[in-house]
Amino acid sequence: MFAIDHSSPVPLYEQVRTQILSLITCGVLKPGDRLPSLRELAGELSLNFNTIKKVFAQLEADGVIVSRQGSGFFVADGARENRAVLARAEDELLRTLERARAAGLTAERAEALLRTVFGGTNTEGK
Amino acid sequence: MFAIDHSSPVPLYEQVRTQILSLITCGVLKPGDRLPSLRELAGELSLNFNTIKKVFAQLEADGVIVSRQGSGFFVADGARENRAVLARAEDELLRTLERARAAGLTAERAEALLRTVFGGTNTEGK
Amino acid sequence: MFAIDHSSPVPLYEQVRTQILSLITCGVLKPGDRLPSLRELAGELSLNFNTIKKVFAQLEADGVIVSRQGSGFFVADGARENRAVLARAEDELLRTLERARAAGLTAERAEALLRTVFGGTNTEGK
Amino acid sequence: MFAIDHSSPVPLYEQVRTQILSLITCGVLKPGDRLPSLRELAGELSLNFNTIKKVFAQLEADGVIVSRQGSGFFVADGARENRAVLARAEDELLRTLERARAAGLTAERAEALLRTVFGGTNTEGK
DNA sequence: GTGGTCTAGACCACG
DNA sequence: GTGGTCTAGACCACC
Repeated sequence: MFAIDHSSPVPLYEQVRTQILSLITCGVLKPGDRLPSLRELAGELSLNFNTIKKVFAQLEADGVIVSRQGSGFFVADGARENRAVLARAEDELLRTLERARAAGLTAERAEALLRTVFGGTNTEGK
Repeated sequence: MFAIDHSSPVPLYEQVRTQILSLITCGVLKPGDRLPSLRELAGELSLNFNTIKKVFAQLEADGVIVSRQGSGFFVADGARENRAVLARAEDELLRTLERARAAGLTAERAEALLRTVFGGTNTEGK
Repeated sequence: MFAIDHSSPVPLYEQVRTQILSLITCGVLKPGDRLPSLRELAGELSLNFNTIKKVFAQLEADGVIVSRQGSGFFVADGARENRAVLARAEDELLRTLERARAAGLTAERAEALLRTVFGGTNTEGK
Repeated sequence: MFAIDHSSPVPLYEQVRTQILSLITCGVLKPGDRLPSLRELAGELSLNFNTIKKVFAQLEADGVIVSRQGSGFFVADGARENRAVLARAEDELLRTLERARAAGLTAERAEALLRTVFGGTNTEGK
């Protein structure tokens, strides 16, 4: 279900957060669905309880999930349509693109990377 | 000459490094040109001396600039063709793209952002 | 009859307890009246049996209701005059007010909110 | 500078957060000012590093302060005018007021509490 | 069982 | 020195 890379420079809690967000935006997790418990997920991923807690706390602050004392975390209503996280992600992408261009990245190479990430839906197929 | 963003998650030394490389790939700085002194640049950018020192040390390790004892740093021959940096920039872009996709970014929107950054010069010539 | 908010930071048992007390202080439930059974109420509110059990246990400890083995819970004599709960509610209000003031809430705005909740019946008669 | 109550039901990080917010809204801490370092504050208050870290992380998420790697935390521009935290505080106050009223709190008593928190600026003095 | 708070201490990256 | 991440484990409140 999750692929955690301990040798990556990306913080573990970022990796988990990204993958949970992905499951929600892809529709695998739907509003109202219950997420695995903190301790459960921590055990499965061999991560610390607090690391998972941090992930869930951030997702809750973003309004993507809600906690219910004693029963668990649940996907929030309208989680998929949540614009706050998308807006932040776009902003970050923009700044990264600008830095990459400054470093000498060409438009062609950038598009190639984009296709890598977004799968086979390339611009030539249309 | 430089735009430093203190609130960015990108390390200051990375921002400076990227922008110096940009000046080289754009041809503003040519092989043999002398770069400003460490203290000069640190003063202009209101950054710590050690931060600039780190930048120059990395650029020298990458073979992009060379130091000459007592006279300063100079752009190395063949600096424009150096690809070490580009690889790192691409890696960062990839990770950011993955996070943005997880947050719900569509391929279309991503392309739009890409065109924004790289100007109207899209690969189809339109 | 009851409005339960799962996303509230207020414990579910507190919400139920508060609303039962409200019904008593408002006179809807009078001394001697029988309350719904534990399982009945738990079913109606879609809450856990234990949650309701805890509510009734506290209300009984506060002297607001009394249990009669085999026949259920009944509103106690003099329940309306019981002040144990009020004290707790006031304490919570105080802490919330302090936090709101720290966040920049002005006295005027606080009064406006107060009037919103308590209707137009302001102390000055206006 | 800070008064921490270990026996209070209010989480320590909430107490610290409230008091820092208070210092900002009162103008003691102004935009651009540097806050004490995490370890410094933790030492002064005899609290754990992580507890303070949590406080600062929340304040940063709220846009009230910004972190600069290696140099510390600083009060953000426009921190005093930040509406997100105020809006959240007002919302919480409203819900607490409603619950208090349901528990039997009178308007007069509520106003008395309000005056307690907001000091001598009572409604009769004007 | 669930989430929530707090401590203690190690280790890394940045300035 | 600074902030940032992660682990380990204790203890509490809620359902």
